[in-house]
Amino acid sequence: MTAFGSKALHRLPLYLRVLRELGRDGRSHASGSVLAAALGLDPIVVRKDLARTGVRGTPRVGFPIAELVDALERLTGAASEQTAVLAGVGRLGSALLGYPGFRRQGLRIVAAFDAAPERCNLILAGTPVFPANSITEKVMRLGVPLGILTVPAERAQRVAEQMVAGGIRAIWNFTPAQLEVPEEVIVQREDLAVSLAVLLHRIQERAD
Amino acid sequence: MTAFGSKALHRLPLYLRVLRELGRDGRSHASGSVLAAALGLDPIVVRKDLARTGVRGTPRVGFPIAELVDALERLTGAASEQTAVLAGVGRLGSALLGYPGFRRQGLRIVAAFDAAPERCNLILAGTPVFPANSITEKVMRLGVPLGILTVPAERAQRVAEQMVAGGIRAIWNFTPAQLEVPEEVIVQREDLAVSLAVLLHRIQERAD
DNA sequence: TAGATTGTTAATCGATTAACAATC
DNA sequence: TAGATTGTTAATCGATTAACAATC
Repeated sequence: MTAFGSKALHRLPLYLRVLRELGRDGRSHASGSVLAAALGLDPIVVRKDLARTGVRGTPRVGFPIAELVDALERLTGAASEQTAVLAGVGRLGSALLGYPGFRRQGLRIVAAFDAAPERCNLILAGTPVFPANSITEKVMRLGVPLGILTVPAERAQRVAEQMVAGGIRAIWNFTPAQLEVPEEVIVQREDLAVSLAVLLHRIQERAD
Repeated sequence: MTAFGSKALHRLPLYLRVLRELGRDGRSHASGSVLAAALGLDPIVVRKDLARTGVRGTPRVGFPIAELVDALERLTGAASEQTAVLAGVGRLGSALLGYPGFRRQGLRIVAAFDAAPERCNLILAGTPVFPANSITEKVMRLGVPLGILTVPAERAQRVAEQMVAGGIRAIWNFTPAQLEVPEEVIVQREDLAVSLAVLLHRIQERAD
């Protein structure tokens, strides 16, 4: 039950997805090599990751799927329901509101916000949209730990501050803005320009 | 001019953004520590990364911004125009079509595709939408190297195969599907469920 | 028993961090 | 000259890979 490194942590949700599938097929156990093959990973890596979940496998049989799924759901946060708010109901924001994967991951977006009056008081994908100036109050009253930021870059810092003022504990930042928040607030960037740069670099490299 | 590791590669676009800003402010040189402070990074890391671009700095002065920008644009692929097609014009797909950051990164989405007839023959954010069955032919004729995949998960594999048949060299996969493609095709996942899992894990960890 | 798979220990590799010399 | 910043070399750390023993 050691801490997982960043790379290992990224693999856990992948194991979870494959294991759930295998479980639905009625299988009770899965070996590390089966998982590795399904995900195109090195079997040794998989075994090491699985070992660190604390679940014990049995030789010749593999790991108990149900136990692994439990452990992985705990480790990836999918076990406990979590709530979030989303600020900025533009194209990306509404795409995220309608994304079914969040629910499966145990996330419920309980409120959205937008600066444009014509977007407020709507209900998008089941989530009510409120005016931007009510962020702090709503975050505080609902005790929401996570804020999703899909506003224009130039508004990002101000909206982040409103969330922080409401007591938010983590911000998922989809804007290119560099946020300045108190140290105890977790910020995770999801910067498509960065991902694209990495991808273009890989294409270039391959071309040589 | 050594190869960059995965983590270093993710930092390059961040340097590029800050350096462009400093350049717009009229400054000609920037020190590693200024960059580090702006991005909340360790100065040693920044200096090491910058050194590997091949650009030489001068003590007491810093690095020449223009040269660094050039080098970083080359390394991140922002220097050369690149084209792409996008399959699946749902919420996420149209959000990506309208994302201005891609242009800045040198990417032009020249065609989009969708299975729904009512979405075809539209022009979204300047990009024409064609029927899904024309993917292979269009990719081949336009010689497009990059395919962006924003279709439903259950269609992902088939659409990927259509792109591969057209000679695509890289696929940016926004679906949770595990794609099986020839080895020479680069696949980059952009899986929000994975990112969310990582974030929830970090929140849990911090709570202890 | 034989064979496959787990679990563990050691070796390798790469990245990060630290220390210090070089230089404008 | 003095001081700040780059550049380089060494030390540390962590993750990956390999080898092998344990076990069902």
